[in-house]
Amino acid sequence: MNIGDVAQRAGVPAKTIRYYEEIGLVTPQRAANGYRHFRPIDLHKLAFIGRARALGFTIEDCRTLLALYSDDSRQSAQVKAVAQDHLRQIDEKIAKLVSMKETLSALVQQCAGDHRPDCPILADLADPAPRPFILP
Amino acid sequence: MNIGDVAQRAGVPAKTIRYYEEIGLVTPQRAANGYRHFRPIDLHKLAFIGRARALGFTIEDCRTLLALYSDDSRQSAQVKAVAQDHLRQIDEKIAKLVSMKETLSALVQQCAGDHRPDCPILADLADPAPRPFILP
DNA sequence: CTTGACCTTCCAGTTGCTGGAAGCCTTATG
DNA sequence: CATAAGGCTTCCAGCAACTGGAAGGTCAAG
Repeated sequence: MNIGDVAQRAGVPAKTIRYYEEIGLVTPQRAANGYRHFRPIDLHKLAFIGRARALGFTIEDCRTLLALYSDDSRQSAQVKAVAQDHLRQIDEKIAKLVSMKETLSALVQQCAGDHRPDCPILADLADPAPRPFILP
Repeated sequence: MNIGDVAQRAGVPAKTIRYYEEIGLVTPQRAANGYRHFRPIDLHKLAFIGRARALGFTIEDCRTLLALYSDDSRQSAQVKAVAQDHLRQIDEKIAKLVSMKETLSALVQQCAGDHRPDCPILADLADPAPRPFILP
């Protein structure tokens, strides 16, 4: 298979696949004409990476996961550790975003959004109101 | 004030302030010795930027917000529009992360996390189970 | 006078692609 | 058989928003 086919089937852009080869994530063979030649196993690997990326794993995580996948002597605890670590980072990101959202939507609600210049959003950025005290 | 002071008071790293100058976000004066000289207004601006960044606004958003802030003929609707747009993007990010989190935590729960190699996380990445049908 | 804390500039690297240019290769059509 | 369209190749540049580090000037204290 050529790169276009694989891209379509794995759901990963051709450009991205070339990049993955560049960083050594995949190593397709080459045809006589210089085209990359992908075997089914390469397609499988790319689909694996695509799904891992869709779950937010970093490229380095993907490398680790692929290594574990092809390691017969792996322990599922190793995989779980990677996933749990990632899960923790997702939670952190969500918490941060939710906190932003709360602050921002409170400000947006207070803003008249009309033709007048007075704006609590700008006022808060310029000189923030003390945040309500939140117990830990 | 020198950059160290401003950095401390505005809560923005000195390195970042230099970067902000480079991209024209702030324009401190210069002392005879070549040191950047920050006036109170510069500090205020940096604190403004710092808070906007903490709310997740992009640098370009910051530029826009600063322009609106110093525009007497602004309409609060303009500010509100920027904020609402940003809020929408935050919501999108949260939704994406929550979706990842759901999938991933389901997998993590199914993983024994012991010394054996069998792992539903890897199994799913290699060959995903059909996702449960979710009504819109 | 020296030491140490600041400050300066410049360069490079981060993450994960993405776009574009210039130029082969292949296949279908006139 | 010529050509045009589409696919493939490489290489270079750029995005966002910093961050780290090297090499060197400046300043205040002891």
